[in-house]
Amino acid sequence: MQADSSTQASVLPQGCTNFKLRQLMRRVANHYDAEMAKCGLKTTQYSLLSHVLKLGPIRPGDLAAEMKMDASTLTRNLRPLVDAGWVTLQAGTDARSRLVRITDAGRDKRAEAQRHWKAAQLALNETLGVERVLALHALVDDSLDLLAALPAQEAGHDE
Amino acid sequence: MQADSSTQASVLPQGCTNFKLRQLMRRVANHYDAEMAKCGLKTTQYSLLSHVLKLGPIRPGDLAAEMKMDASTLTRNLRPLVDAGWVTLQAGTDARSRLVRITDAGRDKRAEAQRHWKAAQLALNETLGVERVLALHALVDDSLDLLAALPAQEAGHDE
DNA sequence: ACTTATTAATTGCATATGCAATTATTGCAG
DNA sequence: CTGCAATAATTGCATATGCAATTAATAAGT
Repeated sequence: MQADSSTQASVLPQGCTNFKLRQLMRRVANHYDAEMAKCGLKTTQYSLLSHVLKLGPIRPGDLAAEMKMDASTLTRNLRPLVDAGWVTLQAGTDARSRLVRITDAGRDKRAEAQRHWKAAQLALNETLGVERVLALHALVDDSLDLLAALPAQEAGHDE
Repeated sequence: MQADSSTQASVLPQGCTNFKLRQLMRRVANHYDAEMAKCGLKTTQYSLLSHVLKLGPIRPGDLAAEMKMDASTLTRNLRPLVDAGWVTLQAGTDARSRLVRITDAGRDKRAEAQRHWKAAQLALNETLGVERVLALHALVDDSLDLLAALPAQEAGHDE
């Protein structure tokens, strides 16, 4: 059923979606990071390591696309993991490409970190309630799908 | 191989809430930033400027608390705005305190930026659908409230 | 083959983020 | 008054983020 215009007008979103998401992201990141710090990893690094494990060996550009982040961000985020010996950057088929691959030490570290991640996730489920977390995941996933449909949001300046 | 993925596995959250939120935050920030760039502001700067307008004159620490960010982050994020002449940092009642205040130029800039913000917000409402945006806002607000209830997430888990 | 366009990764620049340590100041106890 | 704790803001350090420009190499076009 469609909401009529009068109903819709009284329920327009208040506040900035971007700001709200940023606030929640900060709080949630703090929550995870407090737990992950016990094994010396940022949660972002755990995510990256996990994706390399799951998708690797993979080219940096493809990994960035999978994780929906800029390629230059990925390049830099990989550095600490490479320095720690958890992943390697080897030559790809192509002389301009590379292949990101997890090392044995990386697998071990990831397994250790996964326990902390799980503790953080379960604590979050507890705090927010499983249903709220499920609803949030669904909304985030749906929103990402809808935003992906846009080619390049505002790109269109020809002069 | 799938021993028993039955029972309640289907209603447990899959994936990492932190990673999902981060992905969405990036995409949404890109969307707003593409529009805000037309007036030379990052969306984060618009949020900050808006909060200074609404809450100022205010002490940096109090502003950071209101915006739920670290005080040191606030200090640094203010710098570009101060340099641009949109806000001032004046002495507070206390010699160790300061007061953040918006300038006339800041008001003008904020008014200009608000138009771009609104365009971005409306475009997002359109892309995601107003109901989805409303649901997302409600979920974010509720989650923030629940997370605020925790004094210091992992600070005392030896109960 | 030579030129040009395209692709892949990276670097330069600016900002965002937070913890730990620091500086400066105020408040309090002795 | 003196010394110590508490408070407010900031700086040091490390990471996260993306756009624009750059470097390098391959592909495409003539």
